[in-house]
Amino acid sequence: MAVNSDMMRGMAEPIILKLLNYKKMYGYEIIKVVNEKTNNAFQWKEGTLYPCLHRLEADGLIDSEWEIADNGKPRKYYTLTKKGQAKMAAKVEEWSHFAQAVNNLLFA
Amino acid sequence: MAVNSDMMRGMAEPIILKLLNYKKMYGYEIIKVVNEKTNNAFQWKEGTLYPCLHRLEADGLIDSEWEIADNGKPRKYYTLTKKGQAKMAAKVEEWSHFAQAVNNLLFA
DNA sequence: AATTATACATCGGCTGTCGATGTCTGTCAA
DNA sequence: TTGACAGACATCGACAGCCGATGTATAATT
Repeated sequence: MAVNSDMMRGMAEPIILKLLNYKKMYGYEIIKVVNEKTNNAFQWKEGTLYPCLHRLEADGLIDSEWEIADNGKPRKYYTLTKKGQAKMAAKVEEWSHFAQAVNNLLFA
Repeated sequence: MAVNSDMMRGMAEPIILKLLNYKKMYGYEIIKVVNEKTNNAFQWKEGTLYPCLHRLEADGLIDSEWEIADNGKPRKYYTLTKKGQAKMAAKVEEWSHFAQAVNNLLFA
């Protein structure tokens, strides 16, 4: 049931921003949550996620801070910035328009 | 209201196949129809469409034939093959799964 | 002692889209 | 009649995000 990766293009950003809007999360956790919530329709890998997180941070859309978890592992937690919130809203809106357009074409 | 081109990735194929499922069309016509039907949320250009049509034909998903239109201009009309019909159905199904997954994440 | 899971990271290759550019023909206004 | 525009085809290089492979380190499990 894995979805063609071409369709994924550009979706990592809005999805990450949306998840971080609820609570702070660390990278490895985001991967697990996304794959789980989509029933593995999405199969995110580190090579996809980490570069994206770094881009978002460089753009000032998210902030990061290191924490030591109960299991002793260091985790880099990400939080949404004000700028990131605005971007998230815009991206979700953009998805709505996009999906609407595609549905019009595919189910006319 | 143009949608970010990243999201477009991989959507040209299913959309073209779907349109050709209704009737044969020529390239320039497809561009106009798609842009019109999406209210310019999609803004397809020749550089996007023609290579895609050539890929689809090379893969045996569509056939082509030249015709001279009333206005004297030669047009290359495309039709869906049997193989293309199956691919179209699969792609539409894939879009449904994909959109479902994204909606689960963005509107949870 | 070896394997697995957690958790971070980078990098090259792939591939679809975009913008620019090109060609040819018919139409229509100046 | 000349020029501009629209219709209609096409190609090509640049760009950028995703994937797979690879790497490091530690804790827990077998």
